Amino acid sequence: MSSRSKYKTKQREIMIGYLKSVEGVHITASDVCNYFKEQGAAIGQSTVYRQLESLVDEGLINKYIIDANSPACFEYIGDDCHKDGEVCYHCKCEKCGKLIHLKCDELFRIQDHLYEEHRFRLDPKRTVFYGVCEKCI
Amino acid sequence: MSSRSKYKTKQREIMIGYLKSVEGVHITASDVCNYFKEQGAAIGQSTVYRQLESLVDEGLINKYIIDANSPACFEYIGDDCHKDGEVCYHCKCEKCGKLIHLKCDELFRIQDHLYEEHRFRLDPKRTVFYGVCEKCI
DNA sequence: CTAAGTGCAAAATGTTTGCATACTT
DNA sequence: AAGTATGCAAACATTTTGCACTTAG
Repeated sequence: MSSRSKYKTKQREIMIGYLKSVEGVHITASDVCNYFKEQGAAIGQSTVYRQLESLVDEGLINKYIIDANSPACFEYIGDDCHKDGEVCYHCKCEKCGKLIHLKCDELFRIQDHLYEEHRFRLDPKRTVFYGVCEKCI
Repeated sequence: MSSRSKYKTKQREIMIGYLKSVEGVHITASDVCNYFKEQGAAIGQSTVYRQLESLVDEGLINKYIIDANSPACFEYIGDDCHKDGEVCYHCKCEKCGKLIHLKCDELFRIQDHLYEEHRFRLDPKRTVFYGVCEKCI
């Protein structure tokens, strides 16, 4: 259910390069598969899914579940986000799709709260706040 | 894609009764099916899905999409209670997959905070906190 | 050499759909 | 009678898994 890559493989590098190159755009697993095909590079879809999961775990990309029956979307987060191990929270606008990065003490507090009161260790990398942004309200 | 029931059928009434009787609990489509089976009343799962969709449309129940491959959850809202999205929050364990439902003031506060400080209107229906639960830590 | 990643095909999952039948109004 | 809901089974789409093979360290 949770994994991180340890080896640097060709497939992984291509995927990261691709995701970076379309920063800000939402990519599905099959988009990635198609990209590989266009490149002439064959790749198993299981590899795509497994790498995407790792990348989410590593905090390099975010995963968005839009609807039960649409494929999940992935989006490159950027390196600045996790400089010196700093975490940041992400808010996703349901209307315009904008991704907002927040480094906010108040939000860090909920991490403590969830642990203190509910014994739940929050994973900020995986967690996305959905809602409506300033412009779209 | 969007529908409302026009007829009052036996199945519909049973479903509403059931959902009401477990107010506050999260129910999946298959929970509903099982309930019908226990009652000795057979029911097609398509009916369950169709009625659930209608009920969501009518605003009688809420639908929560937790994860791409977990079943959607439904919850009776009630005719009265509607303190602006004061629904409940969801924590999902990345290891065992357990879903935890929280109605917690501290968490409601982040909703205010996000709005006051960041002009972001959080949608608790869509937002899921990912992390590790008590047992799996 | 060992641990990890890959690719294929098959399975699993949750949900939707086509269609004949039955029920509501 | 007309319009709507039901139930079944089959179809769907996405994601996961088992296993033999390959590759990175």
